[in-house]
Amino acid sequence: MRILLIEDDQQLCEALKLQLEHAGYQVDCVYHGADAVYYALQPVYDLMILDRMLPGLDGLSLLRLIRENQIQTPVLVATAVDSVQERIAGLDGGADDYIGKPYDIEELLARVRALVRRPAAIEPAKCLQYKDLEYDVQSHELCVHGKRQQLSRREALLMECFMQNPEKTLARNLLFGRVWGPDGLVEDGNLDTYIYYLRKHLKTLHSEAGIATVHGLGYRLEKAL
Amino acid sequence: MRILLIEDDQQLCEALKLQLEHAGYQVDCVYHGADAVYYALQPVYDLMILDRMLPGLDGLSLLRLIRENQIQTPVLVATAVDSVQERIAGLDGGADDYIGKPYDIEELLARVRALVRRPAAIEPAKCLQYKDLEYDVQSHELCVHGKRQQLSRREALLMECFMQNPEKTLARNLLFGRVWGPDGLVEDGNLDTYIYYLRKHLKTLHSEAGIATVHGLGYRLEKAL
DNA sequence: TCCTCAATCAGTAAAATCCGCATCCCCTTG
DNA sequence: CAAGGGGATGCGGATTTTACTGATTGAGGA
Repeated sequence: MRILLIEDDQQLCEALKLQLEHAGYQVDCVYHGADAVYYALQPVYDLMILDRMLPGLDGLSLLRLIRENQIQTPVLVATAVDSVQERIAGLDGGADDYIGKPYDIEELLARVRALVRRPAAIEPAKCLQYKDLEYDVQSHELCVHGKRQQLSRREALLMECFMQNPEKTLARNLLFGRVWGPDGLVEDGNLDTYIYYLRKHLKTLHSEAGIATVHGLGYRLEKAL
Repeated sequence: MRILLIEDDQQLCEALKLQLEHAGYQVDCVYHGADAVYYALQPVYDLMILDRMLPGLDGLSLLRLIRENQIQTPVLVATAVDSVQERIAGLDGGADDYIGKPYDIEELLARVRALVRRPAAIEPAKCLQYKDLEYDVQSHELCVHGKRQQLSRREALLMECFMQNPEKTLARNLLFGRVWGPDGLVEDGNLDTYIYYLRKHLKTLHSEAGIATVHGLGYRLEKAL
């Protein structure tokens, strides 16, 4: 369990860190708004404890930023700014809990436990589909009727192009640019090789889908003959 | 959104119900411990608001009962019994939030919003499981068919990632971030070493589970060959 | 028919990973 | 405060996987 502690009072922060570490958590401390932004956007934490008053950046702005960047980590706002209005603003701003200073350390720990015991979903698997073919963008995995095939990096980049544009003719240049970058310095013929690899995989998996050649232009993902 | 309101003060309960309904929730009220048990065990609610003081049944006992019956609905305890000790007992008893009376109705609504906007909390997951493998997050202990293996700190952090996301491919840098922190200044290759350690442990324990390599991406916990 | 583009595939270069070892660091113990 | 031990780290050779090249064969279009 890894917790990010965002608190400008360095002394308090260290003390709190000790307490949390004693309770068995990994704790990272940051003291400034600028650092906070960087760390908070790392998708590695199970919980963030956020001070409302940060030099350089308002806590709520940071919270909003975090949520806008699809970081779903639970956030506990712990702060001296503690009117009912502020609590409401904090909770509606995306906080999962709000506790006013001064607080009892044991209560804080209890609230941390309550927040942390939910499942930590790391990321939803994005999956593209065409016919009987499924392709998981995250894990580079191709799947037909439960049979699976792991793709290498290049194969995966190429397959992603096709799955995002099924039944569309994709020019060789376009594909090449997407897989090897705009200034790829490898032989153009390499693309053929990877088309070949993908076709082999599709055949092995007995997929309905296949890659058709459009002579002089490029390729297209479509229903195989 | 359906909310169960458990509150012995009938007048307060009705008032609260009105407020919640005005905010767009479906609300069911119960006034007695006996009714509360029946309703709380229906797995149809998105949130329960629970008074600590119930005639016939203590709120915390009810909470325990709810959790023992695998009801994972978020619970907000709202009560006049409001010392730090009580809060801690409530939160550790399975509550997701705890607010003392008298409270501001707007704050209550804000806390309700915060609770319902995320997936339900679960029983404190003392033990994660996958196949024949059990992992105790607290004690860093791995267990297969009664055979035990104590993990070191780094091993434990790594194993926790896998057990929380079994059969998901986890990227190298994700794992690295969770084990060594976002700015870990150690050699990246260390991750290999710890994967190696975990594999050795899994083999020693003769577990069905194994860690597969996803070349160029990362690793995945899955059934061993 | 001739010419161009594509398909296939083997062989090699490069990269990522595995895995053991030596060292360092820190905590505990005597 | 020195010794011992476990864990953490860095290194590097062996191994596996992927990436790339180029030669050969096949298919289309003018």
